[in-house]
Amino acid sequence: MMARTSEPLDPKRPSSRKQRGATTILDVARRAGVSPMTVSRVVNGEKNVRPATRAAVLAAVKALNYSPNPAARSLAGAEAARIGLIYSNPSASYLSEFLVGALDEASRTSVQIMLEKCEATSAGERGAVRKLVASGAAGVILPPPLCESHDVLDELRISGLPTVAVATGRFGKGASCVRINDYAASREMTNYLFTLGHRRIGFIKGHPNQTASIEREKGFTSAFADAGFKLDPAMMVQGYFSYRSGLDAAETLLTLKQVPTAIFASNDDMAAAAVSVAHRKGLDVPGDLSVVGFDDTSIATNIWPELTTIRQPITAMAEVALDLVVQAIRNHKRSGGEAKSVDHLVTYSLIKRGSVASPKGAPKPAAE
Amino acid sequence: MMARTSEPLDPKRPSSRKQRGATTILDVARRAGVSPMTVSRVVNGEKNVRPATRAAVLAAVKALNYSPNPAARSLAGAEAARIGLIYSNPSASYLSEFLVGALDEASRTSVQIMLEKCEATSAGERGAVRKLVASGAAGVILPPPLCESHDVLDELRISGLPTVAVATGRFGKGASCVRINDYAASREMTNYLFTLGHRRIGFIKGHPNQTASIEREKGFTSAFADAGFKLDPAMMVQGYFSYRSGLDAAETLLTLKQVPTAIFASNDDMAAAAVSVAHRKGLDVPGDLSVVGFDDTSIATNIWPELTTIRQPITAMAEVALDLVVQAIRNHKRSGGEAKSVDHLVTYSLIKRGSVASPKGAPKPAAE
DNA sequence: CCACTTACGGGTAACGCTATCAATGTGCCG
DNA sequence: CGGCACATTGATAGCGTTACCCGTAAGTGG
Repeated sequence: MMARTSEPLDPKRPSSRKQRGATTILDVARRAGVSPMTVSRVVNGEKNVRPATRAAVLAAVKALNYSPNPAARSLAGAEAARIGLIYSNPSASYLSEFLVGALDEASRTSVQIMLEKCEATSAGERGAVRKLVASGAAGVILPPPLCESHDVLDELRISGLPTVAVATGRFGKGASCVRINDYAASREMTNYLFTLGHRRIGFIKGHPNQTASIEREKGFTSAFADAGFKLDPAMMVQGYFSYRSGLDAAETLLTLKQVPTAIFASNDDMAAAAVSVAHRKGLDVPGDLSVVGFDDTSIATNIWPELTTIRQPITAMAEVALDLVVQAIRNHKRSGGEAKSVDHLVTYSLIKRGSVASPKGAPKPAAE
Repeated sequence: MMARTSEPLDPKRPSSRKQRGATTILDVARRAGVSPMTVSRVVNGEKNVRPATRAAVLAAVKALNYSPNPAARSLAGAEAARIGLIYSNPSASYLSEFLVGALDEASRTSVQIMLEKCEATSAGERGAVRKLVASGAAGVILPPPLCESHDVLDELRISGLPTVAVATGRFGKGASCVRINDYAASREMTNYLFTLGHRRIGFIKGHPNQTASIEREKGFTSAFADAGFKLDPAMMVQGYFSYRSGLDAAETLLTLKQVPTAIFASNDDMAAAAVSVAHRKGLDVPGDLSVVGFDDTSIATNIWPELTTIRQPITAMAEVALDLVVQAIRNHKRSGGEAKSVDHLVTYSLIKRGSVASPKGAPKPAAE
């Protein structure tokens, strides 16, 4: 082989890379006559720095108009800020709004979101969590219905990742959550139907193992109890949040000897199914039957008549959730200790649309 | 002074800093049997990499679920690409799938996505683009229906940003696009109805100023022409892609003296409306009337019977779109010259579900 | 005045990636 | 068949910051 000088040029010449004009921590350090480390300490508000030194550094910072490079900072280990988002049911409208919120907040706080879809099996759910952990997630947010999954929550607890569940009723369990007050919303809807004169109201329950279902049912029954109206047990039928289950439930309700004047479904899909069944039976909505839903998903406005329903501010909830995880991650890192989970309630709203009217032959609704 | 070993321990042991589980470019490189540099090249879509090598790297990336650390990337000098995503119509299911695709690809290539919702007015659309430009977007992707908007496209041309439109039929205009072949898909669907024995097929057109509408209509009529069947002009009615417009259109079709045996709606919402009208008129679907849609949005499976329809791989299309913008941005930067726009076709599929059957009294469908 | 803790500040090595350039391999021309 | 252009890949050196580990100076008790 011939002579080779694999000497990497003159090591003194630092002029290899491009020059970005930004002032660095090194510039500040030189000007203040200290080491970069000390500057870092001052900038980050750590304590063990003599006031005089601190002042000198601060002066230099100001003079040079220095501001730390966030990329370098996060690279150096300050905060990783990659958070995972697991979803299972591509429940279209919900997921979309949720993503919009999460993304928006993510770009604002410059955290990276990692999406992970998972099958609704135990193995699938646990696998998704592990995959996220392996990818370096520092926290996780869970939209429904995963936020109710034992497998997911359990696996997350094992991994010790800060977790925020959205729209679950189940609070505690080591995860924070962001939700509306399903119970109160359901009561309010029921009372609204009361004020219109409805007394025979059919209720289609949600999936029995989701907490929100239970809350919504409780709100409904307690409204009856508090108003002193009698609630016929035959008016409560089981549903599972799917359109299909809504068809069956509505069929049951509308073939009773004494049919209801209104149907309150635990979500919009089932409410839409109820409208469809009513139409097939020749009933006018809302003339012969009022129908209300819950969630204000897109189907609520994609059918006719449009559904009166409860709106959850999904986008805002996702933003809050993301915010909470980021905070949790920060605490987790500094203190290392157990993060205490929080329960964040956001406000819902009752959206009045065309699927509701006073029952036929009823007295004019009482003024509110 | 006493003995001091300021030797930094065993230099082989890299175990000093914290362990973030994240997989790094080094892991990928090792697994693929190449250098980190090559991985970087592949991930960033540079050209001078042999296809075999590229494939190996891609496989490793997938296997390890690798996603680049944006902090490190931007620190190393490549400024993080920020790309804008403007949407107007929160058409739930579509947007959701679209976002999933875009986000997924975004985390893979570690570009930042900036969401921007806009009103459907000229000012709103132009404002959204300007806002994105002001925020430092380096490129834009447009889901429908914005990809058809003159205002948006015009404003983008002015700003000179690389743009990729998804699911538009309008190609050229300085923007690249990703789409399916609406014309061919529509023909295929029509021919499918032919094979089942349908000859009297009602067609509900889409919004007249969207290119996809026109393509779909052309596919329908040309299938008739090629098969040599006569197409009754009364069978073609105007719709506007909304559920509401579908109700009116279906009403028109089903009150003709000679009703169709099948209805082909230009999208699922209108097809769902047709099913609803049929039910209200006491017609069985698919016994008395077959109904097919287009797009395979969530409503297709949220009604009963579920709709036979054309599925667009929305998620994949979003991924491709993002990829194209990123490449365009890179070219834009390197060459500075005009990026030539590309027309990327992806494959659709005909999804057969329960809303279709042979017409009553028709001969058994010909074997395919 | 000595042993011993504590406050302060510095040196060094990553963090994960890409720019740059050197070192191969490949093909074509004279 | 030398050699030169070009395609492909690897090695090295940072990007700006903080974590970790040690010195040194200053305070403390006996």
